[in-house]
Order: sequence, then structure tokens, then C-alpha cells
Amino acid sequence: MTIEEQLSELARGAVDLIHGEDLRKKIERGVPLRVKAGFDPTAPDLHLGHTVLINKLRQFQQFGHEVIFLIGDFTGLIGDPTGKSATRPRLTPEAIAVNARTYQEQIFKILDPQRTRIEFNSRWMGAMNAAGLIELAAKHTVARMLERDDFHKRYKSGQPIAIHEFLYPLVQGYDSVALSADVELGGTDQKFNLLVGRQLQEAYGQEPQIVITMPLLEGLDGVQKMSKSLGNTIAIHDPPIEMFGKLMSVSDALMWRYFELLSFRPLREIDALRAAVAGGGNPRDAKIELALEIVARFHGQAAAALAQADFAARFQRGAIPSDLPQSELDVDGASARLATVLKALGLVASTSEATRKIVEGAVRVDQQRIGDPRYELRAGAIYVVAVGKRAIAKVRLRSRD
RNA sequence: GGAGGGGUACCCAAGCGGCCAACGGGGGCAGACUGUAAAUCUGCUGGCUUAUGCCUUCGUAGGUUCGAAUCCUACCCCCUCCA
Repeated sequence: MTIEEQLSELARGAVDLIHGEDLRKKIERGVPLRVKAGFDPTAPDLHLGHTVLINKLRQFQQFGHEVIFLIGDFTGLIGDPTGKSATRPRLTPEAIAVNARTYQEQIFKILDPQRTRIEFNSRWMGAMNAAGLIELAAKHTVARMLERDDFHKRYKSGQPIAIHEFLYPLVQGYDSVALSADVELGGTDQKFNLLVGRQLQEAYGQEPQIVITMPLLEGLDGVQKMSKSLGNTIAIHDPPIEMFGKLMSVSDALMWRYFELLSFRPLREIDALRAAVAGGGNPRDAKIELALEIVARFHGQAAAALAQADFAARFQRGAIPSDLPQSELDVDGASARLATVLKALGLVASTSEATRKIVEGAVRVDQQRIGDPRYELRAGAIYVVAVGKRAIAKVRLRSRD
């Protein structure tokens, strides 16, 4: 791949690349670059939104560079003031260690462990004394801090800004100094902090790092950013069939976004798919390609193929899923009310909801739609019960007597 | 410290003594249509041993009343203006 092609892949999906020309110069030197990205030690449960950044790191690795996966265990003590003001809980060293291990398990499905260095910023920040901190603080000005949008707004509107909040960008920027980073990646919300890194590096006599910001990936709804609290995520841990299904349910517009930010396919292949769809191809087929690739990344080729087969059987032919585990349920007497069983299986939140869903015609037992809220299931029998298309379970009712 | 406004279900937001489990919108779930897409239409969107029954919910705790989200008292929290 030519340098030109490399640069175009590295810029793919990025919101900011500061500065592209400098990145070219650094690459042209032929020395592997140190590429840094910082991660919060509190959220080790990664979803595809997080992987946008990690995928970008992977590209750098593939082009021969070194990735530094920085866990901000020290900055975690400060609490990132970016965005919301909710203070983060303090983590114990044990908890951080556990989270770090979980991170590694997850990121190494994407990154090459051989070319990944894991660092904790407490290594240098923990050793810094007050004099060092003052020296660091002396390298930056209040006016520049106030340029940051959220600080600016809070200052103007008279909202409090605690002094230590100014330290967060400084410490994060100092990480780049401590690591002599050539490139730092972050979300768009991190842009200010990343730029502080450049300024500090210059102040400490280093060449400033290249800054690349990546967008926040939209979640399944296609509008809001993917986040656990919004419940619109595809988690790395999602089982293959679920992951495949979620990807297939994404809107056509969002699919292309996912291709750009999540697929490892080169841009020209994606353009070819796009052209095929524009020429009358079924967007569903492109979506299947995407789903296969992503599921295979986290669960392997075989699981992805199974998920696809299951999907086809289930939604294109209306079959029940192939991996349906059978559960057991104890029943008093000779039968059990359907609504109660649905609740016990966790297919609905309450028996009241179960009753509603039955009346609405959303409930099926052994593929038969049941509309009677008083419907009873026999003890001793095995049933496949479903609420809607997604919530399905197989259960054996065991008589308690 | 002073003056005023407000806290209602996942979110926004009506209600201001009984017709209120609480209008409407958003979001969500389900059904129809599909490609588990989008758009559209329809239903639902406190809980319970399914009961024209009971229980819980309108910031918190009390009180008035046959009866309160609605009136009174105290307390907590939020916002705006003045100092």
C-alpha cells in the first residue's frame, strides 16, 4: 500500500486530522510511530461504539506502528469534566486491575497483542510531586483553558469550575509528553484535551503529536450516540445470533455509517457495495456482509455462519431459533397460566404486561397465536413460547408434586 | 439574606376536591406492511393469586375531608430575579 493510500485509510471516518501533512512527514521517516489512546478505567464493557477508536488503532498497527493503550487510572481520580458534571466513583486498585484485564480480553479481538503496549498513567503521575505538578500547570494558561467550550459556557454563565478540573486536560496532555506520543486518538469530545497534549509537548521540547478524533458512533436507533445507558448498543459480548440480528435491524442509512467506521474492508470495496445497492441491489444483502464480518470478528467465522443461517431460518422462513436452550419451570398442580409462565421466563416484565401482550396478539405457543389471557399450559409438557419476534424461550413445565 | 416560580408515570407536559392509574406529545413494545430497513397505519405503554376486585404511584412527612395529584402545615430539592 502506498503512503497515499495509507493516509487515506487513516483519515477514513475521522472528524479531525491535525495535521495531515505532519502525519505524512512522520510516516515518511520510516520509523514506527507511537500511537496513543486513553481509556477510562471504569467502563470495561465495550460495545461497537468504543471499537471505532480501537479499529483506528488497528489500522496504525497494520501499517507497522506501535499502539499504546493507556488506561487512565490516575486521571480517573480526577474525573473527566468533559460533558456532564457527574463525578465518577473512585476505583480501588483491585477494581482497576480487574477492569484492565477485561479490557485486554476485549481489545485483543481487534488489536495485535504483539504490537500493543498497555500503560497506566499512574506510573508517572503517581510519582509526580507537587513541584512537578506546578511546573506542569505553569505551561498552560487560564485563558486557553477557558477556550474549551464547556468551561467557557460554565464560566460565562457563572457555573462553578473547580480548579482540579483544569488539571484533567493537563494530566492527559502530560501523558503524551511522558510517552513521547507521535499520534493521539480520541473521540470528538476529547478534541480539546488532545490539543492540550500538543501544546504541552511543545512546551516540554517535543514535536507535537498528530491529533485524530473519531466520531461518536450512532446507536441502533440511528440518532443518539451508542451508549449503554440509552440501551442502543451492540456489545462485544453479545452472543452471535443476537449480534447478527441487531446488525440486520439497523437502518439502511446507518448501515453505511457502520461500514465506514466498523468494517475492515477497504474503502473501494465498500464503494462497490454502495454502487451495487444504488443499481438496484437489495440493501439487505450488503447488510448481511456487514453482519457476517462483525460477528466473525468477535465470535469467529463458524459462529457467524451459524448466526446467518439461524437468521435466515427464523425471519425469512419463520422457524424457531436453532440455539434455543430449554429451561425448566416448576408448576403447582396440573397446569400453569400462560401469563405467569411468560413472566417467570423473563419474556415480559410482569404478568400484567403478559396479559396485555396476549390480548394484543403478540404471543405464540408452539407457533400458534394465543389470544386468550386465561390460556393454560399443561404440566409435564414442553413448549416453545414467544412474545413478538425476538423474545422466545423453550420450557419444560415440571409438576411439583 | 430578600422576592417570585416550580417538583406529576422512562422523558416532556396537562390536570388544580370526586368522571384520575391520571389528557397530549416523545420514546418504547406489539400488530399489519416489509428486507427484523425506512415511511405509514393500528393497539398497548403501574402491579397482583383475572378480579365488573384489590394494592401502589403525582418531591417527603403529617393534617382537613365521606373522598385529595388537586386544600392546609412542616420539611427537602430545583429554577429565576434582587442583594
